[in-house]
Amino acid sequence: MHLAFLRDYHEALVIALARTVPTLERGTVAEVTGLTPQAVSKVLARLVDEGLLEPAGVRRPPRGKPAAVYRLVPGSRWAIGAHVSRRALRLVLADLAGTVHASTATPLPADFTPDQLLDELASGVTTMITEHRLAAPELAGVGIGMIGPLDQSTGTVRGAHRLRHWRDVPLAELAEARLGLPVVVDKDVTAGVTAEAWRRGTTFRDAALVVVDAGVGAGLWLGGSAHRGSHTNASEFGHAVVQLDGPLCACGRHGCLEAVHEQAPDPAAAAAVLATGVVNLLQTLDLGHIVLGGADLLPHGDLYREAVEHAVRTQLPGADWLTVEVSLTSLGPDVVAAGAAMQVLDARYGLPAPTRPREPVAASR
Amino acid sequence: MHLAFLRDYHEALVIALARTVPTLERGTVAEVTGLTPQAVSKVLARLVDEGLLEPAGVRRPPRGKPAAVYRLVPGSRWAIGAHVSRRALRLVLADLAGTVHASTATPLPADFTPDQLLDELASGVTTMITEHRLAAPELAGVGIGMIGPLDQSTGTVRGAHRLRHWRDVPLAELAEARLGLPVVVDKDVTAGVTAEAWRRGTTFRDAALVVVDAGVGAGLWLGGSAHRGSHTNASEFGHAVVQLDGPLCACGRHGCLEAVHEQAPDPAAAAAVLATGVVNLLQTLDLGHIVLGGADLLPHGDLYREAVEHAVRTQLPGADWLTVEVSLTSLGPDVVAAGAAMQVLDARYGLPAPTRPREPVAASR
DNA sequence: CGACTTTAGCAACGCTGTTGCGTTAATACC
DNA sequence: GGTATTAACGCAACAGCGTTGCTAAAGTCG
Repeated sequence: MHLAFLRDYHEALVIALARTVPTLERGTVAEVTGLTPQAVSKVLARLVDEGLLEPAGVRRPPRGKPAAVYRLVPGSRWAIGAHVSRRALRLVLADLAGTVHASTATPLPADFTPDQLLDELASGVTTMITEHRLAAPELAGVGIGMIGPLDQSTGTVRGAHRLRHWRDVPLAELAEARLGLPVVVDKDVTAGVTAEAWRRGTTFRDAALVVVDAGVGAGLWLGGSAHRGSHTNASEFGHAVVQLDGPLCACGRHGCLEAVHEQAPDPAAAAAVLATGVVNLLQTLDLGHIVLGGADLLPHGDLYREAVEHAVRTQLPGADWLTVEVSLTSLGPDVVAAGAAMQVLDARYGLPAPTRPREPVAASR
Repeated sequence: MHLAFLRDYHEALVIALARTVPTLERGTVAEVTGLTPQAVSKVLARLVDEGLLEPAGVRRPPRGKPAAVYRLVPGSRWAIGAHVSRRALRLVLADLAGTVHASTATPLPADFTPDQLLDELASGVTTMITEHRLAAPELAGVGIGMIGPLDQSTGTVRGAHRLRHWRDVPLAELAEARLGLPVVVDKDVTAGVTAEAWRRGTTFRDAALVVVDAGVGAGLWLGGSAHRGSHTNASEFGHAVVQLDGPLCACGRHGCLEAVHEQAPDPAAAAAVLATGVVNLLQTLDLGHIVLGGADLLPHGDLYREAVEHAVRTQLPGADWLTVEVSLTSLGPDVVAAGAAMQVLDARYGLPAPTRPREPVAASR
């Protein structure tokens, strides 16, 4: 970890702040980051130089010299996000502020192959690039939110559920070669929760995006970053058992949340089941935010939201201090694709993680 | 975040490494940390100066100049850990390597008050200090693993379960005043998982310590640090519902893991219930390690371990790559107290977290 | 117009890790 | 036994980060 880490870290800190507040100035940034105003001046100058920030006039205090005001230039950087579901490919164009500027959806062939996906992806991305006149430096890359299981660190799909042609496919590598752009791959729901986090800022520290879309999953955002687990296999929340002697699930267990939810007689009952699952999640993880989404949930969005809110009020014991904010995703069907795009931006302009020690080397003798 | 952050971070990195390998030398540290050998020399010199490391001879390579070898001085720093349960106070003395050097247990009065606990704590700590001749600089402080709910950041107990005299007690503050030492307070199971993490090193990235002790809880270690949630209320894993129409639990819900576990006809059935709960946790969080502990589990330790291992093999779908290591805690009944001690050491000698932005200030106008 | 307040910015500085290069202590070769 | 080779060490100069000290600028207030 060099000195450059400090520089990048502080730049990322300012960018993160600029995403969540309309305008910035030296004094407030210094207060929030703990840096001295002088250091903030240098950081702001560097960011203006890179085109990420721009001056936005001055604020005139009751007395004293006017303060220089800055704001983010959302259009200075872009990323394209893709959501690969079993039925369709959805593409969005997102800017540095996390705003979605374009969104397309194209159907995919049943049981599509990697090549079929790459063809569709390449044509969609090319169209988007030409339509919006994106050039290399502003376009940070392409993110893909994909059906798991997969290995996020290498971008390899281990074997997407119910897709036969996807055993150990190095998707990130293939897409990079095809598109000539940096590509990151992640599980759909994990990408989705990144979109929520990127847009909401630092108050969104521990949260889940609960998705119902031909299955139930929960993308997790814990301690201020995406939680993927030891094998990028976290978020299989739908396969937690809520009824020990319940109906057989496709996964082989009995009474998985997903199976019980699916067999509920009506949407209200289904919502109640899901709500209980959400309270389980809260008991285990103590989240501050629950965001709901997914193609099979949003049509009954308010019903689900109210069921979860009700369960949180009645099933979570005691505690006025145990506040949980329940909401529907503001990005609708674009969450996953938008989140994939924001993961690209996050990798480049988000808070860098300090180097952690690698596998300890065996003791020398 | 100053330059001092880098210094502390790299020192902590080396200490963390020194905990997990018997000996260190410049070259290997450089490789693991990514620093240049020259920088490592400076770090090692500082640590030797502080007494945390000591030279341990030389390694003679096949050819060339012998390499200087260093090792941790475990006895250079100490911390005392306390485990407050409903029945007893357990104290341990732990060194920098995470080794427990002394352990005592004293019963606590039924429904004890804060004052009663502080009396017992003060006398126990004083005894331990005099018996082991600990002085201020080596003794880093006292950690307390406590029944929740509580607020870890301020060390305030919000209202310990089934203890009537514990509403909004600033335990850390009171204990600091009483003992004249730094005090950190955390939930029992979260402290416990810290002990496991501190002893196992960096391969222990995503894990849970599942505890059965008059209730079921799971201390979580996610992404290399303790997961406490938005209100220090994570780990209430025992109150996740596994049987929607199950027996009424003390918490008011039906079919909580804890209630179903408790009503199991025999230990084997109880272990099977817990095992299913553990698989739920794995599905949701994708952990690499499950550690089992607690006064009501360890008497049937192997039974529980085998039940969990069996459930992991049979209920977790597919996947040779989805490896989970299941084990019993090597610290036995001392886990929580030892973990509390290690949280003190971790606060002082563990990896510091970079400053995160505070609550964004409202936009200036 | 001068005192005061608030913000901005130049310049020197301290401390971090890095780079360059010479030194040291061992083995291998002739 | 002398010389080359190897591997590790360490001094000294350096680059770049944020900090400190101080001066300047641009307003309001009396």
